[in-house]
Amino acid sequence: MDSEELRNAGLKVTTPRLKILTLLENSVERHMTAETIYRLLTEGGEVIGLATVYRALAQFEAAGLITRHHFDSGQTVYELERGPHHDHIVCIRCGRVEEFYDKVIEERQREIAASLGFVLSDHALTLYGECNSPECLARKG
Amino acid sequence: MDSEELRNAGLKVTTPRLKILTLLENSVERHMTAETIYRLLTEGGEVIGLATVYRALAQFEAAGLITRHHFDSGQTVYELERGPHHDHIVCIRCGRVEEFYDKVIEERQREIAASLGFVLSDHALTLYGECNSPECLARKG
DNA sequence: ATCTATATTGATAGTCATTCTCATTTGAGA
DNA sequence: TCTCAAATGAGAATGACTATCAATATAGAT
Repeated sequence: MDSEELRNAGLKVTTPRLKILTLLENSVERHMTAETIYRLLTEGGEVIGLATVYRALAQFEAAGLITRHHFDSGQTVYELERGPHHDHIVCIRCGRVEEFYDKVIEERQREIAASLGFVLSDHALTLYGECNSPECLARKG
Repeated sequence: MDSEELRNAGLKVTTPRLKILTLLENSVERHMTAETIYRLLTEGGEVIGLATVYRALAQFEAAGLITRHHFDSGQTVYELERGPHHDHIVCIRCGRVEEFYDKVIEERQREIAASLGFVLSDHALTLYGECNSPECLARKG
């Protein structure tokens, strides 16, 4: 149950938070902007404020329930934290996002940070390219 | 001469563009925001518009003279393109930016993209951590 | 189940970075 | 030097996000 997740995260269980969390869990699209979440909810007949969406997402992130990414093409996107860490590859033509995990890269990052005297706390790796999927090719011939 | 660079890039040689390019080449800090560039120039007695700075930076980037980065902590930073490709590690406490290049990571990225059916065109890798330099420690003890 | 203190919400105004508009100026070739 | 498209600067406009604040809802005590 979603209420459990919120409680475990130390957050009060409220209607808007449940709506957002449920949406994130049931959406096919795993990477959404705050605006998209707001739009999907209101279009679905729910009443919620945009400010509430931003606030909830910030709290979810602080609680480790979701992760935020800054892809080059614009807004911040949020993603439900499930499963192990991974990075992203984004299609610059159709916007499709795929995930990947690479042990070698993860390891090298730690080594590089250490060799430069840094204590690594996080990293952001995003690849950009063209996926050339059927939908992608259709989009811009 | 900077005029050469602009001409070679296919850009008309204008006073504001020269000011910006010269500043980028002579600054110790290699990573600057548009706002910083604008401030440094006007504080130096130059007359230039903020919109012009943004426009020039966009053109420089399109011409390959500079590179833009979106670090997690806020604004877009621009960096003069000189020397070979590299990625960044940013101190989350004092903001210091170091550069690094890792052949292994570069290679793995190409392989990963290919294995997912993407034609890789670019990537953004930024590590975040604490550098614990003397200035860094002084900042927040 | 009810009450209370406090956290949360929604509407809206505000902020900040960036882009657009447009009248004026400037650079490069004729 | 002249001409004219391209570039500039000032300020308005946009878009994403945050702060404010009165009204409301939640968690725990009663």
